[in-house]
Amino acid sequence: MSVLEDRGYRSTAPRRAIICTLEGKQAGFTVEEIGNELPEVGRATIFRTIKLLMEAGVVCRLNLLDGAPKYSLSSIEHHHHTVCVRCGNVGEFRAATVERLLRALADDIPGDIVGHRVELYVTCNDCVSDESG
Amino acid sequence: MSVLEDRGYRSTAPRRAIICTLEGKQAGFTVEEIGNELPEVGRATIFRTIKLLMEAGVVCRLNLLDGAPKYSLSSIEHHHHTVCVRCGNVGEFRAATVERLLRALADDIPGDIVGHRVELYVTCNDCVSDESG
DNA sequence: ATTTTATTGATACTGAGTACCATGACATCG
DNA sequence: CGATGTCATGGTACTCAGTATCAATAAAAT
Repeated sequence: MSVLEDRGYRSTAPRRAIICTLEGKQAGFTVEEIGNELPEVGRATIFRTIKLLMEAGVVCRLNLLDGAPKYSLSSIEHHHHTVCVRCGNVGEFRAATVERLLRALADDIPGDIVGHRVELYVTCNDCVSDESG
Repeated sequence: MSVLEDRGYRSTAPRRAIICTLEGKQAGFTVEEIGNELPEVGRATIFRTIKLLMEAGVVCRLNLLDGAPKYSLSSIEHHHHTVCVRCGNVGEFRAATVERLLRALADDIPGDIVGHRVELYVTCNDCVSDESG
């Protein structure tokens, strides 16, 4: 909640409401969802605030295979996502192995690696059970 | 060019034109680009054909950090992308290490991994020279 | 050649996100 | 505490990617 002050942004009612709503959310929420829960806040403001939070590194967008953009809180500092291809549920994971791998890869890639994104498409445990049950 | 027959789609003039144009393209083209080169083909048809080719595994979409969706020919069977954060140029690479890593990761991830996507954000050699030159 | 069926393209639409701009809220300085 | 400059709001109109619709048309099958 201190993101605003930390970055010199004004602490306004709409922004506080959005951040508060976000804090109670699972990874993989949509902007529409936030809008529904905060009808008193304008659509533009929600987008603006999400963008602001992305720049602050608090929220990240994930691009799914088939459109429908979702967002996730970056509670874990640097992380990657799993997306269930059946139910669309989004999870987070962190693996030092990934980072090590990328360092190893650097030699084979022309240019300087400045960032990366790893997304895993999975069938989550719930959906696996549904299938076999 | 045999994608169409292979999958039971009709071989039509617009589709052939699109595929032909695609074949002369670097990774990272946009739909708009194709449209400009083929003004006689309707916008909807270009999107439809690109979609069809994605389903056939011939084309893949890449989601850049900041919007502007691009596409790339899957000349290499399974591969990943590098995107230059300066000039936007897109490259492809393939690394067995990535695949091995993911197999190793499978134990730590709940559910079944059915696919993955790895994107590297780089400063490409051209842009590195510009910077230091 | 004729009929069936897939495809086209024009247009209208959706959904995510942004630009614009007058109104209103925040912080600051007195 | 009140005036003031600046930043934020939200409504609306817009852009941009992609899709739905549908009458007209081209490909394939007969």
